[in-house]
Amino acid sequence: MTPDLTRTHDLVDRLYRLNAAGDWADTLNPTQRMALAYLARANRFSRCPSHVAEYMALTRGTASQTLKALVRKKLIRSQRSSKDGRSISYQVTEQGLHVLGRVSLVEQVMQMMDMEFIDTFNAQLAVLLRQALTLRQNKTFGLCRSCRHHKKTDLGGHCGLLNEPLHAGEELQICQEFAEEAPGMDTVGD
Amino acid sequence: MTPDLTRTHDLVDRLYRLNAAGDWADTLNPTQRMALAYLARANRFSRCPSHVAEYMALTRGTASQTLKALVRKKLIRSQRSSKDGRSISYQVTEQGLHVLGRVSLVEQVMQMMDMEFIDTFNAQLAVLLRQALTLRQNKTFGLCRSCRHHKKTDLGGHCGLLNEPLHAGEELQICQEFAEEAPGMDTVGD
DNA sequence: ATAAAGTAGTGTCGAGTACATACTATTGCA
DNA sequence: TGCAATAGTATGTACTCGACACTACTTTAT
Repeated sequence: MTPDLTRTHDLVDRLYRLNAAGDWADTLNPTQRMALAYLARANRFSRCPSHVAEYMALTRGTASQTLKALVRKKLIRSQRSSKDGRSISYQVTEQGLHVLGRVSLVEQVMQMMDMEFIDTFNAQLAVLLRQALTLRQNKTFGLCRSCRHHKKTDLGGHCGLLNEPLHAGEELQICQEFAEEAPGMDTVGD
Repeated sequence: MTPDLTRTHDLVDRLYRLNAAGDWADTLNPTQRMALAYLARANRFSRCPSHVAEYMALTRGTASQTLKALVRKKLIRSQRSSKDGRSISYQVTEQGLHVLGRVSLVEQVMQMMDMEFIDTFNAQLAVLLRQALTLRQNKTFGLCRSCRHHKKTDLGGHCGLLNEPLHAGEELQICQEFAEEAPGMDTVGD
């Protein structure tokens, strides 16, 4: 393996771990914090344990346990689906939103960078993540707005796949069903 | 928090986790694999539990346990220091080197990129990591060769800090005592 | 020199967590 | 109706954390 590629791997690992080491505040762990953050940004079709598992590359069992831990801590609430008797959806509570207010180390560091750096770096990360997701045959997730099934209407929009109207603001949330507008775009949902 | 900065955090998390999810092969876990990889690249002054803990942003207890697990799996060997009765150093075994041969997901993805992308991306990651390490007041680690204390001699080199001669090849290993040549450089050890 | 105080390196322990696996319940389709 | 696929969960093993304990070295004060 070329040293440069190993170096990328090493740098990503170190940056993640350094960032995650600061996550143990507030009686949360890095996994729980990320799951909470995901739920806060996901639309109502994308807040089930299996979606969290897919997004975070966890097993469904771990996702299930993680969400139960968040419920115990009163940071999210569960709600059974009326349409599918197997399905459970979660929503973030006020307390949960409050915990998410904390500024992470990565965010602190990015604040020091100029706009151009941020843009190009995010774009590069997105390219790599997209390739990795494709290799592993994972779903990409992405914003409703830039999805193939999104149709703009007078009131917020409409999802052509689920055939559901969208409420105001929902087009800016993450959807688990996200599909690219045109094949071959190099973004990850945004 | 600006969405762009949160997005960076999210992308780093997802890339790490996707990569780490593939690490559970070979009866190793992501932490153990990274510790093993570190030991394989660290010089003989930098292979103690506390150094692993610092490099990986783990607690010392976890580093201790992780190394013991690697010893049980016969991927590393321990050796007490003759100079310091408290200190223990580890070295990677043949089996350990063999396990490290596996190509990670990140490495696979980076292989698809051109040289320029790899260089600039690594450089950007290094800038961010360096800032993060500074903020957390962690050591930066880095290659002996580009260290302030490194002195080139006829045979391999010499470390001015530890006042020890260096064997051939050691100047390309990671040192826990690494200090930048001139303050303000934007690399992380190389 | 010797003792006392402080620091550093490592290890141990209990609680909570991540994995793999196996299981139940529900759904959708032939 | 029957049967495979899907959603979620329980369990056992191994692991990570924080807190604490222990030993070895270093510094400072007798």
